[in-house]
Amino acid sequence: MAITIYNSYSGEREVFVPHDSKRVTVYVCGPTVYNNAHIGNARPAVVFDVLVRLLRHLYGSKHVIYARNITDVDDKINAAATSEGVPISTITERYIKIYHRDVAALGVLPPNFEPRATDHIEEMKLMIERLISKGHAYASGGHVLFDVSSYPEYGALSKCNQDEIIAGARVEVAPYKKNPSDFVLWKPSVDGQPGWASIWGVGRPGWHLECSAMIESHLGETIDIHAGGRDLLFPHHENEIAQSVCAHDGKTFARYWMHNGFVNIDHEKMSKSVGNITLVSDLLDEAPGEAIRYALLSAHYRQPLSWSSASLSLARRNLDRIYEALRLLEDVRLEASPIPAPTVLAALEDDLNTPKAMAEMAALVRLANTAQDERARREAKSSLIGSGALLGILEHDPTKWFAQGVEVDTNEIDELIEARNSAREAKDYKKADQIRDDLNARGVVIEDSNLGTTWRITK
RNA sequence: GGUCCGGUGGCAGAGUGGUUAUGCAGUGGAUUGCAAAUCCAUGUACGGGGGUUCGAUUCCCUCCCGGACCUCCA
Repeated sequence: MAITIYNSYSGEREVFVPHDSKRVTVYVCGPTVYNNAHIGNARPAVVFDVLVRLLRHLYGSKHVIYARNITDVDDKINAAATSEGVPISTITERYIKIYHRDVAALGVLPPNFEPRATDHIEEMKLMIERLISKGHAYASGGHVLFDVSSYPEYGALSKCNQDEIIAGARVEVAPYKKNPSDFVLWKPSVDGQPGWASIWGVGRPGWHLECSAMIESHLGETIDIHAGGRDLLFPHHENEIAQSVCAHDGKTFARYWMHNGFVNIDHEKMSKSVGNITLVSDLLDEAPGEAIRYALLSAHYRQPLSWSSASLSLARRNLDRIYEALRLLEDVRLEASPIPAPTVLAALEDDLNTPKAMAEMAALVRLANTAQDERARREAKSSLIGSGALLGILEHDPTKWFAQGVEVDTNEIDELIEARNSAREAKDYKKADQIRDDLNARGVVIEDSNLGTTWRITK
């Protein structure tokens, strides 16, 4: 079975065939590090983490090369640095750390490469020179601009022809441009703005250039999958295509384009003006990272995701149910490494249909909870854990999962449960129920089963 | 104005030209000392109007509603 991907470039679902199955290349546009990571930053990280997990499963982890960049030079970063009176590296280092911490808490595996713009200034300058020499770029007033008229295919990704783009332009055209659609490859740095020496003067790269340059140097001239947020489709990705294709004499830049939808907060766009920016770090105080991840995966990646406290608690509940099934299988020992269920695998292969995968997980849970013999129970456990690994969930021990989050003395709970069970044996139900009610009041729920009494935290 | 994407049962959210999505919540039952958990059962859902079709939530047209992007800002 092969993966099907909705390719934003063609606007159609396509069967994914890597250029070289021994070297599958994926690039995802990562964060611009000028503030805290919010839930909208987390979505592509999580979604494409699932993609990479799936690719590694199918092609072998050695054969998948995944790069996710960090934009560490940018005017927003400059503004933050200026207002704090510190060098930009102070800002970027701070927020890179936070991003790494937050995204790791969501079970996102580190990419093979995490290139930073400031480490690739030379590569970018070389690319500019190549574009100029091939007649695709020109220097003007300290700027270097990409000449859009030299690339007739411009607009193919965003499905906009140049006339339409110009007609809709709402920003004044800079005087140094030949054509309104031309975009900056290099811009001058003045008044202490961070800059690098170049033959065009001290300056810094245009935003789009870094991805083209870093993809070229880490992954090659043509990559298999290029992904990122939907907002990046135009102009960022459109411009990347123009730069890379022209620098490489018409060679295809990315063979498949994937774009994830936005996260809305309570059905409203997340924005500073509304004041509903939801930070990952705040959510981590409310719920385990895995629950946040589950919530992010509960809608299809191309659809808008409505985030709310209800969606998060629902995610947690659903995850609890799966962990409950795992806990009931705690006595089952797996002899081989876990294998994903074909149903879950098929769902993910179908354009990363994570909600369908979740539904299949629910079916596995029922299977696990009704399994009679040892073999069925072993298979159920293997499927659950193997499938969970593709989704990046179920990475905790069930008992620990249910104990996390609330300050409780586990020894005390065990003692109370023992006392309750003694009372039950003595048929002193009044006392037994009293103990249970007390624990309930503290957020500890008691569950009796054939395997004994277990407990979990509720919130 | 241009381009694109959506509108599914109380909520979340898949999918399909004719057969149960799934989960949560609700209801009934089993189990349990009682619970919890689990299991079983259960709901005239597919924005409005046309059309194509033996048959459309699923294809086409149209209308209404919502959202995204439309450049130097990343």
